[in-house]
Formats: sequence, structure tokens, C-alpha cells
Amino acid sequence: MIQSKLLAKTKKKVARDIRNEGYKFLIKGDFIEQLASGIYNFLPLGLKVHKKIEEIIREEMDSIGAQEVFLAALQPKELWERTDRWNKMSPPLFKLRDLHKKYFALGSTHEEVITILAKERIQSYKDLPQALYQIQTKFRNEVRSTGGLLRTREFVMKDLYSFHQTKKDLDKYFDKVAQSYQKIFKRCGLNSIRSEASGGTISGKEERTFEFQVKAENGEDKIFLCAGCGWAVNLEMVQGKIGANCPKCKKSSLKKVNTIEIGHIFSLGNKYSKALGLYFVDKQGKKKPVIMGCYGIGLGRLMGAIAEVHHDSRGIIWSREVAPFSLHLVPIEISNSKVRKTSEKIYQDLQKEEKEVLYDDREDKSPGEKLADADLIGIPIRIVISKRTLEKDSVELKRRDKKKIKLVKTKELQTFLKS
RNA sequence: CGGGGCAUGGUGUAAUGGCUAACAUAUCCGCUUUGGGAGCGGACGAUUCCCAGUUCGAGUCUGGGUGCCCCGACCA
Repeated sequence: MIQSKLLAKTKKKVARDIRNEGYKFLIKGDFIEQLASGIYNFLPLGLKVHKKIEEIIREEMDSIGAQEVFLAALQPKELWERTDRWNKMSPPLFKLRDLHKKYFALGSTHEEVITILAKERIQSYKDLPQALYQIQTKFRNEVRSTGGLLRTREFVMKDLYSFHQTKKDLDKYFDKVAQSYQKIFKRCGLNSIRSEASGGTISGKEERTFEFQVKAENGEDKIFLCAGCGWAVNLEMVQGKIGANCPKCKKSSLKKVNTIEIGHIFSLGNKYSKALGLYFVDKQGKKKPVIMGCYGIGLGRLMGAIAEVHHDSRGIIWSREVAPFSLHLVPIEISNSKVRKTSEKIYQDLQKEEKEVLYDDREDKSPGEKLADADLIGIPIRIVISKRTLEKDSVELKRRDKKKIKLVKTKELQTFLKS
């Protein structure tokens, strides 16, 4: 991509009421822009990151045998009344009426829709287990949006639903998903903590659920974490146990940690299958409700969390798998013909290797501004070419997350990048 | 939903109730410059969120509305 054509106007200043650092850089770098409170547009850079995250999630979901579907966002009122959630859902549903005055909800989650979809296709124990997921826009009528992308009213979510004969089989899959989640977050550059939580309006309070949390100074969640064994629990589950010993390992004490919730997995039991009539016939010919689980990751929030965790004073530091580009090619003084020729040659060569390169071909930007933009956008590897480096037949390589600068012979650049 | 704050060129900010609403930045033109947001000159750009009111006079004061931010409550 040629940077002069990239739709990204980086900003030097943002409104002072933006406190959240990661969010500030997403705005400054022109990854996203706000349309209304809790509602965001994604610009080319932001969308690229979002898509990278989406692809990681899709790969991991496919690898645990889940099939992708795409469900309706407009959902009839009656469906929500059958599970008694039309009025009880929290945060509230966005509700609207069609031309015939019929009520609909904009989907904030899809237990109802997926359950009746499954009902048509799961009747026997032979049809089980099954796992379906989608990556789709959700709408939530939040009372208050916060932290940029961290809590929005419209966002893309990956929601996975699993269907089982028995609680035991669900538990097995539950663990599999939990592992898959840790892997997803790892690939996104985050160390996630699995924390015990409560289900609220999704699973019912009696079912146990896990949240996946990432440590962040200004995260809005709080968990108690055991420094010894890594066991964790949400603040809401246990009040006033700071300093108490971990109930699991009994050795270390629990410490209160601020976190951002980046994923949540629920055991649903038979709540939805009973309410909506999803039953199967077992080997003995007995009719039983299907046991369900559901598992969610908010993609925008995950992106916001990454920015929140990985940045320095100059901008975001994207990890390799989620970065909008893998290489940032930055010529200094591109009006110099030798600099230009070499840069363009390198750009072409790298593209042939299917490297995702952002080439800063802008002539009217000073070196300072180009370098500042590079730090802000946060592509993992920066390649600087200038008269100075070309005197040594070299280009300069710098990792965004490191201080060290390395000179590499122009001819050896490609082999060097492979290693 | 309770409490608080804010609203001024594209963006960020300034302006005792008083003259033509100021500055920075961005953008455009010219010259110059090229390793950490360069310099000089010029240009473009605002119904000061909306509606009432007080006043000789309102960006500024009062009332109402709308929007945004923060704290709390709530929360996948």
C-alpha cells in the first residue's frame, strides 16, 4: 500500500477528555472515528487490524470443529418473549417496529435464534454434539459506553454455541473452547487470565461461567488473582477477600487486579433448549433437552484491549499477527533519486513475496513527521532508507518494540527478513 | 437511570457582558529545507450546538432542548 493514498489522517492532538491511552492512539492514528457515543467507524488501518483478529478467531474456531453460520440481526419479539428476555435483557435490547407495526429486536446475542435453528436440524443423539459460530454485528443499548472500543453499543462479536447430549460432554467441549480462547488471545499478543464469573441474563446465575481477562491499569473490571497458581475470580463473586489465601492452592494470597474482559464463556444447561423446545432422542429412545454452551469474544473490544496493553508514549505496538501491515518502508528524502529508486525496488520486491508493506512515498512530509507517524501506527518492523544508509549500501531495520537499530545490506534485506 | 462537567473554523484551544471572535495545527499556493512532527511569505476556512429570554449590547448571563465526556448504578 502506498501511504500517500492511504485514507489515514493522523492527528497531532485529540480532545482532552480522551484519557484512555490506547483509545487515544487509535484516534490519533486514524484507525477509528466516533460517529456517536459508543458507535464507531473503522477506517482502512483499523479495519485491517480488525480483519486480522477476525481471521485468527475464525482459524481457531474451525480448528475445534465449529461451523460458521451467519444469523439474522433483526429478531422478532415473540422469540425473545419465549425466553422471557424481551423485557429482562440487560443491557436492554434495541427495539424497533416494521411497517406493519410488528416489533423486532436488533440482536444483542443469539441464543434464541440459534436454538430454533438447531431445533430443525438436531433431533437424535446422532446429530450431537454440534458447534456453530458466527462473526457478526451486535447491538446493545448500553446505558453508558466507555473507553472507546472497550464498551460500545454496536460491535462485531464472535459467538459460538455448542450442543450436547450430556453435561459431561459439554464440560469437555467447554475446556476445549477455553484452551482455544487462550490461544486466540496469545496470537493477539495478550496473556489472558481465566476468571470465574457469574452469568447474568445469558445463562442464569446458577450456571458457572468463565471470563477471560487481561491485566490493564485502567480496565473497568476487577478480579482477585492468585499469584501462586494463577486461579482467579471476579470481584462480584467474592466480596472482601483481599489478602485471603487462594481457595485452590491454599498457599499464596489473592491480589486485586484491574482488568479488561476480552471473552466470556457460559454453560447454558437446558435453559434455552427447554424454553424453545430443542430436544433430542437418546439411544434408549428417551426424549431429553439438549445441553448447550455459548462462548463470546467482542472483536472491537479485543482490538481496544490490545492497544491499551501494547503501546508506549509514541503510539501502538501491534504484535505481528494483528498488525495492519507487516513492514513499514520509510524513505527519508524521497526526492533524492537514488533513495527513491532503491525504495521502489525494495517495495516491488517485497510485494512479490506477498509481504504486506506500507510504503511511505509521501514527498511533502518531513523526516520527523514520517518517523512519528510510523511509531504511531505501530507496524512491527520499520525499514528506513536514506542517503546516509545508502552510502553503506544498506537500509536500516528497527522493530517497533525494540530500541536497537540494525543496518542491513540492501542486497541481503530479503534473506534477512525471512530469518 | 442518579450525580458532575463540557459544547467556539476540519482538529486542538483562547477571548472582564463591549470594536472586525484570537492563536496553534491541518489544508492549498510559492520559495527554501530533508534523520524525530523544519523555516519564511501568502490563501482558504465560524450563523460561537439549537430555541427562547435578560440587556443599549450576549461566545460570555438566565431558562429549556440536544449532543459528548467523567463518576456511580447496571452489565455479554
